[in-house]
Amino acid sequence: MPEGHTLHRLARTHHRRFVGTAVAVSSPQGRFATSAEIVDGRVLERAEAHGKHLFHHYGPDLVVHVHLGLYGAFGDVAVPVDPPRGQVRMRIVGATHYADLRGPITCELITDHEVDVVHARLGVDPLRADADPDRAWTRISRSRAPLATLLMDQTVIAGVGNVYRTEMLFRHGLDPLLPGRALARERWDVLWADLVELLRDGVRRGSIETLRKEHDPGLLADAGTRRVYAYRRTGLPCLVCGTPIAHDKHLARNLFWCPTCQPAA
DNA sequence: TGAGTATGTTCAG
DNA sequence: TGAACCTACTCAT
Repeated sequence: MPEGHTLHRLARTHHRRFVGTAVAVSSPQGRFATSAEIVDGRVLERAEAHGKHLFHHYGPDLVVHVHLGLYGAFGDVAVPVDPPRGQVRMRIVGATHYADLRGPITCELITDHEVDVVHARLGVDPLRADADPDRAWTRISRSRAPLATLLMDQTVIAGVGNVYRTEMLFRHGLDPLLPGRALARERWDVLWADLVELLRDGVRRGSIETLRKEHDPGLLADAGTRRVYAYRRTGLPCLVCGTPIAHDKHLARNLFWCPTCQPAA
């Protein structure tokens, strides 16, 4: 379930598992084989995430750049290693654990400059210490585009995907089609603070759970395993007001909202 | 066995 | 705007 929290959690895990020791890197599937040979046996110096991008720094101009796309995933298993199952693009083996990477949209060896280019293209990441919310506000407050578009625009805010977008808009009672420039500054400040908190919580849990405490108890019976308000709950009663959750396509992505809790202005 | 689905991104038309 | 792509899993036939 790769949104920003997933990548930051991976960076943290990989730091713990692999940083500071020599790792064995391979590509059982073959598509990353040439690059894997170059970093194989080197010491991983740093693991870092920006939005949905993950970087493994092995030294000057030796950075593995990973983007999971829609269904990429990393494993985290204790040694000894098993034979690879399925399509394993990259395998990293450390002293105690190994990680298999499957189905990424990107897995490539790049230079420090190319890393800079990726960083420069991305917007502020609420999970990074250097995040400056004013940069995102500048874009949003000047834009005619709807909030549904802006929140998922990786050049505005890096790391928010469809689940966080859906749930943020719900939690703040915002119409997904409200233009960015119609959002009051005070509401943005609250939204940003909540986003930081929600993403941090996602990193801790390893999953996205967005229900406020007061809505949690009834959830067990009602919302199934997914602890969210609107995402993929089309037609089910809103956990707050009972109105059926609405669904539409917005820029080729699924959009879910409660017409009562998130009324059009 | 095959269809359908997915939290993402890029490219062609 | 739609298709393509990377993969695994669920459900129907």
